[in-house]
Amino acid sequence: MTTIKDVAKKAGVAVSTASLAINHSSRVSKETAKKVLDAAAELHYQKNGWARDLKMKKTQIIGVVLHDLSGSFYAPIIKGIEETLHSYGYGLIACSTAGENLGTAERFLRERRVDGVIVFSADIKNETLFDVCRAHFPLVVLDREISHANLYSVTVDNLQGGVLAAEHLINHGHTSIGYISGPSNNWDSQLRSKGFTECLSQNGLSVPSKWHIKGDYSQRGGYQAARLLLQQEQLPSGLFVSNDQMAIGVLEAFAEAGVSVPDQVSLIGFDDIELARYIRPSLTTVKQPKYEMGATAAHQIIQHLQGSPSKEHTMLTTEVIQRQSTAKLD
Amino acid sequence: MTTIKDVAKKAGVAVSTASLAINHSSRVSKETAKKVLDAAAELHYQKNGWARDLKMKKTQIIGVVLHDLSGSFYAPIIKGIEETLHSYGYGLIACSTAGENLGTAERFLRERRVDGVIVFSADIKNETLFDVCRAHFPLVVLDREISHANLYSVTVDNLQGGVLAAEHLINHGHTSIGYISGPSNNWDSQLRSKGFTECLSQNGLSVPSKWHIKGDYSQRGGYQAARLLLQQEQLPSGLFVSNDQMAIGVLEAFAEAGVSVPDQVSLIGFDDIELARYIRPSLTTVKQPKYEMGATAAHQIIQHLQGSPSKEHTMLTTEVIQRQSTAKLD
DNA sequence: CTGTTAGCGCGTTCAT
DNA sequence: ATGAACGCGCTAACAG
Repeated sequence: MTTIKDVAKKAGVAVSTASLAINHSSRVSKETAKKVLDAAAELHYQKNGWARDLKMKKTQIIGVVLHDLSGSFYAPIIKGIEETLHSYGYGLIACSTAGENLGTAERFLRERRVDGVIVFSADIKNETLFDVCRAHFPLVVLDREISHANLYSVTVDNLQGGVLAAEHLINHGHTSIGYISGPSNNWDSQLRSKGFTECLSQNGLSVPSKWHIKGDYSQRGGYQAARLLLQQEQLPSGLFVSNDQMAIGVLEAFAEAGVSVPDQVSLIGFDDIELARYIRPSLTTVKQPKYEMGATAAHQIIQHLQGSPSKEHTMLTTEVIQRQSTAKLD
Repeated sequence: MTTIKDVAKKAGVAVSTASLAINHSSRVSKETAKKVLDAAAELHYQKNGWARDLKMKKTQIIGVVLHDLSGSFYAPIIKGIEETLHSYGYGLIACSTAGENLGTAERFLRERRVDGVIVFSADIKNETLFDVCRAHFPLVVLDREISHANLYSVTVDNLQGGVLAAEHLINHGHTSIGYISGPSNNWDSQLRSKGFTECLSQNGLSVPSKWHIKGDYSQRGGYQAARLLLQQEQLPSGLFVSNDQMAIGVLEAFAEAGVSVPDQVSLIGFDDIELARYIRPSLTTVKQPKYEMGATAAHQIIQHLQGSPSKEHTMLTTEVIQRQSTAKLD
């Protein structure tokens, strides 16, 4: 390991001078600077980030903790975070919590390797968050309602999303309505349910229990839920599936069973993942503003870092993206 | 910022004792350990990773530099890397080079914030790689042929992949063959072309220039290339599109023009991205072993770190995944 | 079992 | 314009 000491020696100057030269300070003469830079190049000198960070107490890097680095759902969120951070001169590094592997993520949160962290993973418990958040170390949590000092949160109005799904089916003339819900211990899922069923009942409608199946947010779960639905004597004409991943499984099961979407049943999903556009029939869905979520989170981190106050909680709205999988009932 | 010093003072012990206690050394008595841990909890003490790394000269973390953190193409690769690293007790952090934003990536490479780096991004130039690779800092480059001390590479046999694509079309009875190639300055793309055209000519076939369109590996580029193809009087019966992203664009353009796949033209792509299974018609394609690429890269890094030698270059093979977009010509 | 001391590599006073 | 000395927070050698 060649250090700045070696460079200084080779250039025949003091360490401090070498440091100044390498960091392009104007306080050093052109000639000495050149000498130092040449020596550095010759010795293949590379700064030691650890030492630098320790001294400077900042990195200009924000950490992002995701459940799954490779999930397509996260893509637009990351993009939103990245572009925003970049515009402020910050970089981003990401790690995942998949596979019970909390090690790296917790080290991010606890050991202050970055200037702040954005968390989007249910694997990190609230207590952990409370435990690690400190002054001068901003934390933004996505998709979770939580309140604490130095802790910001960005959520999506899942309740309103559920309402939109119900309204969409109602406006398309559907009165026999089915529902494949998400995991009941899931916060998002509960709110989507609440919005959906309440809006239905305000319109004098409800989901009969034979048409209400519980799913697990996975594609496979959606497939299985649809199989259950298909065993009923009759199918609803409108169906809300509480996330797109499951909706894709439902579409598969329906295709296998020869049930035509949207002719026999109109299907509306939730999330608007990338696949929703490409699957056939393409999927009508309640869109989460993913890019915006990322951008908002990044803004909050930066504002905190720059000492300007910012709202502790931000809630974003959803909208329906009409595609092929829903149609008017005549 | 509360440091280990504060904890030691509060617990009434020396800093070193506090350190031992916090790191669960057996060399410290139960009582003192409890005193220290209690003090730490009370003061909300969190280790400072920067200082620790500086001292330990290692992090047990591997960095991954990707062109695009949110590209679905990378998903299985990351998974392969992650699972392998995890099995060795290493963690992973990732950053991207998208948007001309090399800052973070270069800092990873230069400033030794991690124990080793896996690079999968054409944005990082060879010279940079040569410049930053040093002893005890293993670098693995994916999808690039490169040779240097402390530098490992993992590639996919694109040449063979091109051959497979040609063979597939030939075996399905196609003799009028079109080709939408990738960017000509791209190394992968060149090899795919070479394998494809050479195999064709060995079978007495070739791609007439009217049916050879150059694309740019983007979906939009594929769409445009297909429009160009559609302007010809006649369409080939078999078409090789040199990546799936473009193939999806081609499928769109064909669907718009009422050209049926595979009845009128058989289409084979390259990569086997996730979407290939879901799009309709589903896409026959030459699969890159992405998970394996990631796993191999991770193994090489770890082996180097553990002092065991390993092959400097590994080349993986491709295979054809038959789906709906190609059919036998009768 | 515990305290003292040293130093990791860097950036930054404060002198000269 | 340049150099000597210091300290960031931590771990590890060596004493006691």
